[in-house]
Amino acid sequence: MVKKPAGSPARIVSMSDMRPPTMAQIAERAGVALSTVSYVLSGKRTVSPEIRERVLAAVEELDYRPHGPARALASGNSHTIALFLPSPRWQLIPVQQTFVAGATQETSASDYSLLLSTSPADPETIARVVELGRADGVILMETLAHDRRIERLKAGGHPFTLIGRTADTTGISFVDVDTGAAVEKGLAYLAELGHRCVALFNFPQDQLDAGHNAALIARDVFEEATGALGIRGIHLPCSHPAAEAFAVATELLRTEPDCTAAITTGWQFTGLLGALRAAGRHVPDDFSIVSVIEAQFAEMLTPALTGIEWPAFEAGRLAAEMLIEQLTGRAQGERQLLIGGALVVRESTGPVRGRISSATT
Amino acid sequence: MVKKPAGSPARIVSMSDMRPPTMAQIAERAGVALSTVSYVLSGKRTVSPEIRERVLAAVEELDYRPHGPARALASGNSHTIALFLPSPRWQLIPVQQTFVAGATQETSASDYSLLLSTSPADPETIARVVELGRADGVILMETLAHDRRIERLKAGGHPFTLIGRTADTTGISFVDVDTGAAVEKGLAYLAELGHRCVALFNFPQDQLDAGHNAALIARDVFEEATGALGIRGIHLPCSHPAAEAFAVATELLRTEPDCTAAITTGWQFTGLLGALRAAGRHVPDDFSIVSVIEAQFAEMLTPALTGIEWPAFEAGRLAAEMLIEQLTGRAQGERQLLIGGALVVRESTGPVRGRISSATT
DNA sequence: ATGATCCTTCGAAGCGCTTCGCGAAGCGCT
DNA sequence: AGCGCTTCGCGAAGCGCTTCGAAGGATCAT
Repeated sequence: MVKKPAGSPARIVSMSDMRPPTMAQIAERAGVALSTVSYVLSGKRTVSPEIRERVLAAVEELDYRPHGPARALASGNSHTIALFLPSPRWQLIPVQQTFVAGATQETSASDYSLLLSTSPADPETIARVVELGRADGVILMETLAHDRRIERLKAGGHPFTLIGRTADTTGISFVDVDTGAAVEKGLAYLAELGHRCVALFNFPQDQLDAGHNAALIARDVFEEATGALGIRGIHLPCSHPAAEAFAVATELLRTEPDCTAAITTGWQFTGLLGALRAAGRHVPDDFSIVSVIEAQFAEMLTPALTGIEWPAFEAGRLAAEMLIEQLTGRAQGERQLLIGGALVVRESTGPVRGRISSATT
Repeated sequence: MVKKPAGSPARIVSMSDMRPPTMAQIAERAGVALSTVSYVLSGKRTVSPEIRERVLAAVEELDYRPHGPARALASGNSHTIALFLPSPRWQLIPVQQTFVAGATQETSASDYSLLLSTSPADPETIARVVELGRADGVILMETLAHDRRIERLKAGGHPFTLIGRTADTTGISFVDVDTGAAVEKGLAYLAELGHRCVALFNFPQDQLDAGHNAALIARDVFEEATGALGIRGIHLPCSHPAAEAFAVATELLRTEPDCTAAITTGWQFTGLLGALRAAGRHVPDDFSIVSVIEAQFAEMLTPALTGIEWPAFEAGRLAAEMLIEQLTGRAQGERQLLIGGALVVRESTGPVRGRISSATT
């Protein structure tokens, strides 16, 4: 496919065969050996200033760029990092898309490439991406408390960073929001406003079952903190799409009329807002909502959501940065980052009134 | 970096050197020549059933997977497509992130890889990605009416698809929403509701200046259609972030009190909604809004936005699908898709009342 | 002077895969 | 039996780059 037999008819497509210069051409033009060019470019051996100049001049004139796959084959590193996205249904969660944006930005800025795949649950397949030379390291999302993918990557000696974190983070680099502290903070705030019964719209049940660590932490901290604050906590695993959240929320409002506030770990607030409206309950007068959400979206809504900041773009950017630092050897040891988590009060929370005032009226 | 000198001390990292099997190992195990294995795997020459079975068995037993870069180097195709995202500020536009999600899904499903980069404006750099073997084809976004990147790709004979489209689409494959028809449809609907003065929050001025085709089409169709319908049209280039849209909208409400409706080409509605609220104007009673937007977000807002459907996930998916079809030779000639564009009436539009009723009262 | 030492540069051997062309069989036909 | 024909596996030559070992000079100390 590469070589065009001499004398074959010229292709219709015009300059398709204008192939970019190779190192051999640079070498020839500069009048040096192929390997010398390589050493000038990589800096792995010293080259005399004079020759160095000649080579660089040739590189400049021919506008030479190294051939990616060839370099990867010979050297064993692809100058590429892989990012595995959650399975197809992820299209529903904007925050995960924003990670990608951040990671892309940082990757391009560092002169690396970003390879994107939907995530095979299979640890072997993920490790193979590195072992087969497609990437030098990987970024994983939807981290489980005990994640087999991570064990496999460690066993293979492959660099990686996480968005999220495992239960035991020894020697692991990750960037995450401190979900536990965030839930605690949100609850304390709601309790202070006078709420005595709060629901947690947590990640869906299948993620809890799978061991999704953020979900587990949210649940455990929620149960502990409600206990400590002496308020009633209702734990509701619930997926993000509005339809399911609407159903779950409607049921909640029906069976728990005294519940006056909710914390959502993700986009369940869309369904919740719908259910509240349908039930004639006003936010924040009759019901308060705290969400883990990006500021951008929180501010867009009416009412603007009180939220626990989750800077997804920055998270993606940092994950890529940390991984690249590992790859280039610039960073030794692990680097663990907890970002965001600040509680920003907007319009969706307020003092309890709901049941009380309507009962009083 | 690849070879470990014999006798060097074992590395601490446990099984880092357990390298995956190569084709040579398959050949040896199956007792055939290297090239035979290659032909079995690629199917480019017929191999007798018996040998074929032996090879496949060896592949199975050793769990062989081809080495990406090696294959790319030898064959000239990387089995990868590249997607160029708009410059860094793109983090603000969810719709573009959703493209990526769609493209990723389709790419993975078709056993291709997706390479993501922030977009260098430079056509040469983009073409180089293909010429240097990093990708077999590219997907471009933010298409200009006269796009030098496309001319360069065509000249090089490189496959590509667009999200968006150029002025002259001869021989070009793309997926886009029919912005013109959409704006026309939205205007006609607003006119029917009785609005006599409508603003268009178009893409920002710099994109118009750059020749961003969607922006040009929106502007031209808007001016033509307002003329045809006999209504007043106010064309407002405006970027997406809430702050700018808020300022532009506030100015509009102040200077054009008779303007009772607006169409937005993107997320300018966030600032617009804020400005309306600040001015004490109610949607839809005092002001109607039609937005080009994904259903998911339109439904999230209060009031839910009447919108022109822009199925971004599907657009990204289709762009990838079309490109891969080109690459595998399954599709000949161009394929041009206009998707979405349906007007979905939700809660942000209604008959004119605003000025009239307040004047009457 | 002269061997030891250093500094530069070169040649060649791969990395794992694709693909071309050849030759050895196997086939039907005259 | 002899002919051309097809069928099918093999060997070898790359793809463009990295990297090792060694050759050739220049430099130094003796």
